[in-house]
Amino acid sequence: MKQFPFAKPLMHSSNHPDLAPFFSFGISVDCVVFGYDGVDVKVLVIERGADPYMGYQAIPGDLVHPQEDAVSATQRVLRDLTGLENIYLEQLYTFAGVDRHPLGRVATIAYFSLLKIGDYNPKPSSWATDAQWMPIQELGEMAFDHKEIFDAALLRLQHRVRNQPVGFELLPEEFTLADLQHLYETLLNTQFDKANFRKKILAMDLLVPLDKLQNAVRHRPARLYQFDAARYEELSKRGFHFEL
Amino acid sequence: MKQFPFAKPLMHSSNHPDLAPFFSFGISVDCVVFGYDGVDVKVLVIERGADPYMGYQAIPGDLVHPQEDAVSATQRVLRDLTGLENIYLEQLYTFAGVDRHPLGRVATIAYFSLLKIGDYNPKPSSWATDAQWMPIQELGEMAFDHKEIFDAALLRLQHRVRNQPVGFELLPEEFTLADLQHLYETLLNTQFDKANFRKKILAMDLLVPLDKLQNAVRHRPARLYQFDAARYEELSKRGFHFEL
DNA sequence: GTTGTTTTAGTACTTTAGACCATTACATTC
DNA sequence: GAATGTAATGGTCTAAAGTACTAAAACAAC
Repeated sequence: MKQFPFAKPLMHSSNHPDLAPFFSFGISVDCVVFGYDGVDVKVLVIERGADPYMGYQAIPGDLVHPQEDAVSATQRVLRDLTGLENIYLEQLYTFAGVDRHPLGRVATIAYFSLLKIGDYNPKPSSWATDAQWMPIQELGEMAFDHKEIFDAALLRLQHRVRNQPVGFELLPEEFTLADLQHLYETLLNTQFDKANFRKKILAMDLLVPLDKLQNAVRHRPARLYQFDAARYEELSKRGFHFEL
Repeated sequence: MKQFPFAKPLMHSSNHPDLAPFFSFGISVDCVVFGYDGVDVKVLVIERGADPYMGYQAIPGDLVHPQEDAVSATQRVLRDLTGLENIYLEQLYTFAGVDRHPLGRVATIAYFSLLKIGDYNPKPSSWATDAQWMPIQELGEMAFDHKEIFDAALLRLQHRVRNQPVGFELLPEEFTLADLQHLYETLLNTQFDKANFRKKILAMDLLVPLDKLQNAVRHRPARLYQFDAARYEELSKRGFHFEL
């Protein structure tokens, strides 16, 4: 009963022809990149220049190199695509269907990433020329199973943003409470009472009020705040749990 | 700048020698199987019979076959290991470090699974002879990065059990409220007030009280209940959210 | 009948969420 | 300098939920 090759004595695959067929997979990473421009939540998509799915929108990604781990591969893709490093990155789900890719057997590890859209460098590499920000409502059909991946990413983000202070990753360093509230409202597709939202957020003691105000607005300028990541770490250790 | 082979025109990997090195990965699945015997939360571990990590405990798993998707592979492992089908299964995380396995480059898709320990068939296949239930506190070192996988699975389970009614997957079909409470208490390492726990659970209207009582107890027998999965589906559609 | 535990039905207190209101502050525009 | 528009601030009130605790009735086993 030769059902579990992997549980049996091990040698390197290259010395073990029986195992060769098991080492024929490609692994890719795909990363759903979210941004927020003050009005819409957007996602970074590329347009495919070749078949299959020529002209379709796709989530940026690439094959993982043989000597590269998955997170590094994703960071590489993100760096080449956006010019940015050290942005929020979270593993989402691995899609490993048999026929999901015509190139061969490719399992993709999907990630999603949050970045400050203002930091985005539109042309850090030749590859990114056809990358563009799309409002998430306007996404249509996508290449491969990328729509499915996007849907999973959005669901995850909506959940994550309620339970961890990751919304700030999408805002500029300095933002007003109205900015924050509007982000949450568009992302979660709900409405919050302004006064209650203020109270709740400020009560968490995660924001440092700056001695700065909005400018170039034609009404009383709102105060600018900054997220205090160190403070959050502190509070987390003491059992604090971010909610809503 | 040939950095993104995958974004370029596609042909099958077997006709494209440049891509061959990218199709050299093995993919495995590993599944953390949880059970509950009325006292302890346990996990099903196998003892490795060969190097590396001979004698160490490991999480059951296997290489994914070239024509098999990951969920099917996991179900196959579980069937061979436990004799069971249709048990709760959730993808956990994919571990894709470069050197996590001496056999070659293997990425593992980790799952976790919940089953009614009484349904477990101890010897459905030759492979499972050295499988055993271990209380989760007694796990020591494990093979490969399996301890890390287990830790992630436990954290996920503790989270999942609070937000979705999956605890019932670990209990027999018919159980008492005290059984349920004790499961939650051991799993989450907390204590609940008995009266309040009853009220909260019953108020959800997810349990059907049976006309049956415990037997073979030397005190007043408790009523048996059954989880109503269909009812949960119903309520979920209407926006109900299980909590605690 | 005694024992041990479940079941059931409470009470009381505290906390949180949610809806709502009113006043003051202040840059811009007229 | 007044009007305008929105932010900031500090509330109130109510409903709902969580927490802690009490007490009595039910019932199998001994």
